[in-house]
Amino acid sequence: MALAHAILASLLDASCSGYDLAKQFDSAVGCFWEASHQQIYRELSRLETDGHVVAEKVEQATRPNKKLYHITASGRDWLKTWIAQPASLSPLKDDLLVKLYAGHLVPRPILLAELHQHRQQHAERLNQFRARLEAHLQDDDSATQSFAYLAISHSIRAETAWLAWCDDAIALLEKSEKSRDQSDAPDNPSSP
Amino acid sequence: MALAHAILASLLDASCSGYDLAKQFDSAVGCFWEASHQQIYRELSRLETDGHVVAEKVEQATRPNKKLYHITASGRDWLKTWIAQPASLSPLKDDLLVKLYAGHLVPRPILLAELHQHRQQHAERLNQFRARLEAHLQDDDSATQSFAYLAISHSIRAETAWLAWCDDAIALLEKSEKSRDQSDAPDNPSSP
DNA sequence: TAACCCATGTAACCTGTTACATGATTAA
DNA sequence: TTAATCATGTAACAGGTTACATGGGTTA
Repeated sequence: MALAHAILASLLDASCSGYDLAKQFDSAVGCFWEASHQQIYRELSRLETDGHVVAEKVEQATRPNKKLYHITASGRDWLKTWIAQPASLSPLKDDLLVKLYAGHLVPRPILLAELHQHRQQHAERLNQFRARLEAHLQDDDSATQSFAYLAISHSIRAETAWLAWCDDAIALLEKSEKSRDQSDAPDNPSSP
Repeated sequence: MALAHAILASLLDASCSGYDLAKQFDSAVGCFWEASHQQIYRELSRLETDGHVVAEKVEQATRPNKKLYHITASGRDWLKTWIAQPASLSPLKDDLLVKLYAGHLVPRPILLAELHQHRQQHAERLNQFRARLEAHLQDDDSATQSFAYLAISHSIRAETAWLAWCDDAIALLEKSEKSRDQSDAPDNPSSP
């Protein structure tokens, strides 16, 4: 049920509307959790019925009205309890690696294009994460600062590692493609 | 629908029973995809009705009978089509980082215990992954070798990065705990 | 005037988890 | 004799995705 907890963690920093939360979990939590707006609205109404958040209606003149959600004492307690419970590792799931693993089935240029595209996406994510870290270090609350720093720094390291790996993978596939072009008996068009 | 594709990718190497697949997606695919046995049995029966795999009944004297699943030509084609379609990054989801981010809510020893425990789990996973890489490099099929190498090597890098990060995080939290013990006005028991 | 941003939701569907169910063989 | 391993499944539920729906204000 970590979506609920990620929402609560996000509301610790500042009260938000569902819309705010949906936009990449504004602020830092977006570095380690994602969810669609549908999921967030559903979860917020559950959290409200459970008393972990309260909604404040905000009427706006020029914009649609919105609901500002605030975390309650009960929400804090529930979050604390969850944090204190030991958990196992987050499940491994990565499409790109599955594709690459079976990559010998398809022509090399397709894989290379996919790797380039992923490299690009990781680079963008890395920039976002760096900006989020900056923003959080501006925060004058030294109690939360180093915790945020630790969490976001992992995300940054992970993206950096992705970029480096993409570069290596691209280099390897391009190299083997060239050497194949120069050879004279390529009877398997997708072998490295 | 990547579970189906991960199963097919796994069946490229060797035909398996549902039970075999469930045990960490025997062989390499387990480095980047996980699923419970219930999910796998459900998915295998769908793949069978779609004609992407065929089941061969194997009667065993001393063990329960089993079904060996083989990938079909249609399954291969379907896998190829999927690989060739551009995809976006796998979604970010990590409980531990959410916990750490809101870590100022709980006493430091709880976080430290959780970090130590995660470090241990990552170390175990790293060992498994290294063994899987070894096993795949023994494989004499040079066509699949470097693709497997690339995919698994990312998993190994990621686990290595986790270990290094855990060490840093533990060091930082332990250091700040010590300095707090020596100070004389710790009115916030969970601030670093 | 078309596209995008703000802002909230519903409904159907697919994916993943938890609990339940069975039953023989083998190693401690 | 207890627990683990092999081997397959069903059912109920929670989590996540896709599509649909609305409507005013702002920017190009």
